[in-house]
Amino acid sequence: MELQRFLPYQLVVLADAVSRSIAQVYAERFDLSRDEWRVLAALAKTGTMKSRDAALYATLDKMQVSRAVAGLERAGLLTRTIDPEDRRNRILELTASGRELLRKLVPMVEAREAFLLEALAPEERAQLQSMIGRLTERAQQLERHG
Amino acid sequence: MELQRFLPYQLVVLADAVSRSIAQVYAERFDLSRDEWRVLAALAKTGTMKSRDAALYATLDKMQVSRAVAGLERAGLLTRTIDPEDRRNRILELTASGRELLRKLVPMVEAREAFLLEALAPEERAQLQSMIGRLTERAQQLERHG
DNA sequence: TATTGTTATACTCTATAACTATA
DNA sequence: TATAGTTATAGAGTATAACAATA
Repeated sequence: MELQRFLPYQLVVLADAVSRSIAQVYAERFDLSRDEWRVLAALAKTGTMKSRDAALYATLDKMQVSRAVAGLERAGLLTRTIDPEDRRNRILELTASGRELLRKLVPMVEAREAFLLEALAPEERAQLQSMIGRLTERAQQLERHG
Repeated sequence: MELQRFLPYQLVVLADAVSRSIAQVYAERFDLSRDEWRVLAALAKTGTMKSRDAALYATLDKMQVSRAVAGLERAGLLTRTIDPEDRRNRILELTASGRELLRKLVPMVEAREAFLLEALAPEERAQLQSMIGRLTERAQQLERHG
């Protein structure tokens, strides 16, 4: 057993370092928790989404979304309204201030992602995407079968 | 901004799934915390190491090592003695029971790693290693420069 | 009965720093 | 003064489950 060559360890060390470097932007500069940032990012494309879909899209559970949404609503970054078609659902929608925050934040995190990707040749980026997808699939299989 | 295509997000989702699948072994079956498992794994090769080196080798800080070592000592898995050459250091050493635990645990986590690696062709494994190394280096650069 | 979302609780982790001892 | 390690503390995050509203 050599910890340094153990893939799960290497992945965690990498993901932790990458996470911290992204958190420097959303946490330190914009005072968001990781889950709040993920919910905002989930909303970035369309500006609106049901809570349940935000959970699926951002790999969060319903409790994490509920708390993140409460924080984002308090900060005036989104609104939460009851879905008239199924009153159990909540429809989340970015406010002008939420969109404005994303306009500032997104380029900053994308610049960090671009800096990371400079470590890879273009064809390597596609290979990495593909490998991450396959590995994630298998890790989830392992998790499920205990 | 598309969260699903954002490399930091993909890496965290992958590392979390992989971590949980490995934790099922060391936490559920052997009642170890993540940091305890890392310290044990650091000791796996030689059986002995200074606390400070364990921290460097396992990417933990001195406080995490101190707590993990206290737990492992309580469980009888290692001993902690003062280094006669520099009495500030602690020398960690696996007990027979610690070695025995690793003899059972290591093949189980390695089997899980092998299952993950089946998702990749042999040449992809080498490419992934190389990419992880380069990305980790750059992520640490980002972290340091805020 | 099942699903969506909220709230409560206890537990664990984390970050920071103060502190001891040794050098 | 600097380093290795320990302890204290508060804050954040996590997991579980109970709960309310709706379907």
